[in-house]
Amino acid sequence: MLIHREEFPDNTVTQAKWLLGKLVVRHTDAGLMIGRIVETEAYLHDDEAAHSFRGMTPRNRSLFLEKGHAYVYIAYGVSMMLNVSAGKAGVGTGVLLRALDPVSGIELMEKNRGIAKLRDLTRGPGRLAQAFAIDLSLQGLDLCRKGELWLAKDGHKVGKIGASKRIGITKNADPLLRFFVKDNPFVSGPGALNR
DNA sequence: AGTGCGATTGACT
DNA sequence: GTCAATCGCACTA
Repeated sequence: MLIHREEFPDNTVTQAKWLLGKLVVRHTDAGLMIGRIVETEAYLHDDEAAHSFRGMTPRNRSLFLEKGHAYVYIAYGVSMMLNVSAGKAGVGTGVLLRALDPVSGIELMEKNRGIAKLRDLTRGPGRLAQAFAIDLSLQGLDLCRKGELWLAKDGHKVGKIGASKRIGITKNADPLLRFFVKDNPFVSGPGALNR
């Protein structure tokens, strides 16, 4: 069921952990896809690694929206990244979704990715965005309303949560701001299996 | 107007 | 394990 905005934690780190186990629902003309979040990273408002660190720009403005909106950007000119904004309106902070456990619509994800290997469909931020047909047209979308893309919860129990340094960044790389569900095969990078 | 740099991925040794 | 492709965007002048 749909998640209301008041249910989102106010703190970005808390939200990054809280999003684990929640569902991403994507509705397109081609069909419905659902995935369970198993890996996230927190980007704080005073965080040198965050796109918002040097203030609002045309690219990062969605990060400054109230918690529960989509911030989409292109990494390395090729991969789409999906973030969930956090905190109050005007504060540039959010959570990057790094991996999903496919729940429904797997055939459509395979079509979008151009491959059929289940574990590679949504393991990694660029891959999950491609599988779910995430693009800049979803920029700033309210994820607390049913539409093309929204967030949902169910009765699922989340397993043990691990933490690590964030992946692929050089600035402010030390804090443990990456969170993942332990022993889930769809987690990218360190911690995917017993470690 | 020009430059440098990534919150990655996929191909290859 | 290593490494290059690739391009939008922020920054400098």
